[in-house]
Amino acid sequence: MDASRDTIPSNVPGKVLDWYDAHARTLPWRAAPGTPAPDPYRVWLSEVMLQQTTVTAVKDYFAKFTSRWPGVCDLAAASDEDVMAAWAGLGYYARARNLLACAREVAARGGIFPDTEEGLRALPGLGAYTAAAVAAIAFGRRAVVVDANVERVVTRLFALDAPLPGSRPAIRALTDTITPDRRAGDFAQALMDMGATVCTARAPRCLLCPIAADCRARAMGAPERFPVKAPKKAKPTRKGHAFWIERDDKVWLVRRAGKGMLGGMRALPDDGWSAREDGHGEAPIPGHWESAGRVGHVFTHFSLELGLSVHLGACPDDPPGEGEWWPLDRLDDAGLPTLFAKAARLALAEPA
DNA sequence: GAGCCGTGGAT
DNA sequence: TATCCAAGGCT
Repeated sequence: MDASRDTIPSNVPGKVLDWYDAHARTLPWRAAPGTPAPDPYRVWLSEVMLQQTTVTAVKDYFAKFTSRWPGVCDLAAASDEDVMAAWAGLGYYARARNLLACAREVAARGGIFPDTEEGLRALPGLGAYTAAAVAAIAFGRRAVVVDANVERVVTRLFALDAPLPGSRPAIRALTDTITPDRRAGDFAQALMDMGATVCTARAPRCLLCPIAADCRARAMGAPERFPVKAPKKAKPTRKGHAFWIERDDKVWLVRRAGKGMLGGMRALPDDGWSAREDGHGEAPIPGHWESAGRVGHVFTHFSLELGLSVHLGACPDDPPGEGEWWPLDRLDDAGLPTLFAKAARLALAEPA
């Protein structure tokens, strides 16, 4: 048997791992190639934060969380309010709710994460991707890790032209064929680094790619054509109002319902706008209202034009419903999601 | 399967 | 400026 036959012409996993050993990015939650795996808590926390979120955006939040809650039991003991406020601005707030639920489940197990993909997959907030990533990166398991970077690298490598999202099972099967038995965690991180820095969505840097010679999309001369995606729907525009009620250097804040848009987050009272309908425009209390202008914000599946109305001074009774008077000099600690942080800046006449 | 769920950076 | 896009999960 000619042993070299297996390494010629491809040996894709070997080339990818060699590239990783030389070019891996240094990241706060990552062990250097060849060094012991980092704390599963840190791997899990980073993976949840990184869901649909860029490395740049995550770094400060990761530092803040690990400094304030060094271990999973510390996080599990935190209040919902503190965790949601700490997550404010990072987006996809269901992740924060699931993060805390997961931490409490793990704490109830003695602070030990399950060390198998299947066990991890059963925890809140861990889907197919995150369970595979944590199993591979933190526990050295062989797992097939597929995120958007891997989808791009693999569809190009094999010139798979079936459109996403229907092609996901095929992409997973192809990724399985190139995933090594050893160092599956490094391999996954290597493909993600390659996707982020070399095999980019637009203008890929094929000259820097360790598997360019194996890439069928490059051979076709059109790597940027992959992955093929189904056309997306147009975003509707919604209109609504938010209300700034100020008294004695405090502002009236409410907490949004636990599920749905910005669920569980502090907010300004609004007029009932939602992802599906415009607001009715009526203020929560009678009185003199003045317009502070409007802010725009683009969410995943709609755009919002939010008019902001301000009510100052006399307000003998609390507005109806649950809420709290929040000191203006501590507004930064309220944990307002970005839309309402913009509105607050407008109300306080601070330039955005 | 398809809709819902944030945000900011890159082009 | 408009569009695309990102280390997805849940229902």
